[in-house]
Amino acid sequence: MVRVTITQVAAHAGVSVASASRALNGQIASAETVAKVQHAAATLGYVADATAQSLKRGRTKQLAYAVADIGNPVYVEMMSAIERVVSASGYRLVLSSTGTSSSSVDVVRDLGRGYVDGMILSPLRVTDELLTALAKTPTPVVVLGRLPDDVNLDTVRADSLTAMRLVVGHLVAEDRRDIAFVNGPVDTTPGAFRRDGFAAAVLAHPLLTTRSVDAEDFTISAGYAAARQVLEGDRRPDAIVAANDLIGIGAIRAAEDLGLRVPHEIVVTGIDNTELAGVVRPGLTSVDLGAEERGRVAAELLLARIAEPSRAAHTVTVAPSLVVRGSSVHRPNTQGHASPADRSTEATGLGEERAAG
Amino acid sequence: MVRVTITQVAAHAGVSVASASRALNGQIASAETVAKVQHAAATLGYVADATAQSLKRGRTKQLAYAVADIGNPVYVEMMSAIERVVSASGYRLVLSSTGTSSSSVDVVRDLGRGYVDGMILSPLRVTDELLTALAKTPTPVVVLGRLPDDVNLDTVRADSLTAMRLVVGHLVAEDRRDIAFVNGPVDTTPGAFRRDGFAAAVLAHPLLTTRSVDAEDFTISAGYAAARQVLEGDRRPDAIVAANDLIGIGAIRAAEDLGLRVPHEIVVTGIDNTELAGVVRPGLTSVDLGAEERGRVAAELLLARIAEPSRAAHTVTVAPSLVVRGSSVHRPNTQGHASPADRSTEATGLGEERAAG
DNA sequence: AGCGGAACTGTAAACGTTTCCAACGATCTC
DNA sequence: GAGATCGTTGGAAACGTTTACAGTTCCGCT
Repeated sequence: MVRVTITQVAAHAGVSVASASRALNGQIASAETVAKVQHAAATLGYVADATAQSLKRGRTKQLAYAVADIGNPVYVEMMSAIERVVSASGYRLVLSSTGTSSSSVDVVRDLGRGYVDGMILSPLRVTDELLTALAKTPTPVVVLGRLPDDVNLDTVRADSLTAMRLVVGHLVAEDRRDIAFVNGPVDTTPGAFRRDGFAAAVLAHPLLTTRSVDAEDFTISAGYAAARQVLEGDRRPDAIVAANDLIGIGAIRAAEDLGLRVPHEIVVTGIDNTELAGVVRPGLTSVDLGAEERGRVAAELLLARIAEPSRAAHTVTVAPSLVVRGSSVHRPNTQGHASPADRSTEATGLGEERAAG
Repeated sequence: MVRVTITQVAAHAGVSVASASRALNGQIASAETVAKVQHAAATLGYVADATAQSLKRGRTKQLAYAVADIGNPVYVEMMSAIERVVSASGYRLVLSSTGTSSSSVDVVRDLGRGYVDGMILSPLRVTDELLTALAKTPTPVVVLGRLPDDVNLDTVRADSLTAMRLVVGHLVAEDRRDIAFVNGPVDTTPGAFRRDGFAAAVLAHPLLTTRSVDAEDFTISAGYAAARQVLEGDRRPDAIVAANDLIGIGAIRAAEDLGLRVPHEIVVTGIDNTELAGVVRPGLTSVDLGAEERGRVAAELLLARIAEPSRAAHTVTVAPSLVVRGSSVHRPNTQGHASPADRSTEATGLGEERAAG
């Protein structure tokens, strides 16, 4: 079972390799040739070598998805959406973890090696170095996340400001007046924009008291530590807004461990609306930033750019939506809208309500 | 910023392409040549084309991970472990979802195209067709999961029997006598082996009453439906053993919705010890099948086989361990061992105790 | 009958790299 | 000083494919 080449197929069919190639690729060829070649290919078990095709054709039919932290379910969700689009278009997806050894700059540099036709990059930090590397590479790149305004690249981003407005508005409607924002590291892109979004959202509500604390990173344990610190302080807030679901879950745990009932004594919200938010008890109210849609759109943008490299750069912003669950609703039957229980999902029996962004 | 080839580097350095190639690859070359070539490469910004190298060298430095359902966190965990090993060895990882369009047979056939040097396959169903395809392919494949005994392939598997013994033993120690097993589809590999494992484990405890029901698939919603059916039956069990964590979580939800307190009226256990198990309340007692280790070992086996294709096939079985959480422990302070709370993890404040397999 | 063109085919040149092989000068050995 | 040896080099052939180009055949048309 060694490699069978097109030369052998051609010989077996009694035609030239050129004709064999044309016959196999649906190029112009007589019906007789096609038949002979296809028969030869079938009997010999011929499959075209992908590497040789890539070299000759100048494209690999591979796309890369580069992400720092595949441990976060939200990136898995994106990856899943990307994979669907990509493989439906006949591309393969290669996974480039930027977390392990190489930084995302290295990953972009690696693009020069030409093993992929394009890349979807989800950088945790956007440095100048990364931007110059991105400007230099001839390979199409779509960035997931916010970029400086003067950068001319295809981008898909979430709307942190609206997300925060949804959360803060919801908490105010729930009669919360003292909100603690537990952010992730503020030197990351999501950290920075969620901070700004929160600050802006709060401005609309002059009576609010707020404060911020940054967790070490976007994980449950870091969220637990940061939230605990907030909750043990002298003036306890009546709401915690977490910068993502993992931190939010950490916050719920912290509250529990301090004997505080959620949502009675303190309400908690998350961001990302990961599967975890629906699985935790009480369910974590969360803003869905449209991870699935962002992944899908990013993949579509990339494919479109590959098809037409000179097209103008697009920036797509995906609208967030608020998913209300038990962690933020103290008085379930006194709200303006229907009780969450009315729309319980059949699967989990979990009450949740979605508000458009 | 067009592609700069080794020919240009050679010209710029005033040497032949052969010498340039040797200088760049650390082959035998004079110090002077190396200096000239490296300088030329640096000034021109040369990066070797991966495709051409692959074609010439006969290996792509890419490995594939093929999995049906990337939605299940346990496969993500494996993928993460695989990615670490693979990228540390200078390989790229390409993700082949067998769920979307192609079956795992197609994926194996695709190997013939030679775009990867090897593959880690995690098939949900092992058919004869798949086995013959595996036997035919010259590309190294490591299978995650159980195979028939006469198949001579590198394999990494979990120990379902021991896993089930751990669970059943634990439940018996908790004075449970009527156990319902909520399995996934029994025509899948995990489904079949967990069924057999459960049956065998139960034999050791003659006084047990047991029954089985198969969920539609290994998801929360399917688990919810199947568990609900069991719990609404005329004779209610005092324990539910779920075939994985997702089904287990579904079972907890079902119990909740029926007003049954977990673990007081019914205890529930899962399998896989995914992150979800630790995040849910009450924490889901689960058997850790060593997903991380299985992924890592599979990657190592694959690399070893690539390095030495003629080596004997290895089968590695990873030992499971029981992680006890709140969902199965009704009387936390009357157990033989320490109270779970004694070993609470700092992050979640969640009590859990691990027993070796 | 001659001619233009359509339809098809084969030869050979690419794609960018690695590597075999022969050739070279310099050094060493007897 | 002749030959062997060593270290280094460049030409050219690969790897397996696609494709430009030129050639062939055949057909219909005038």
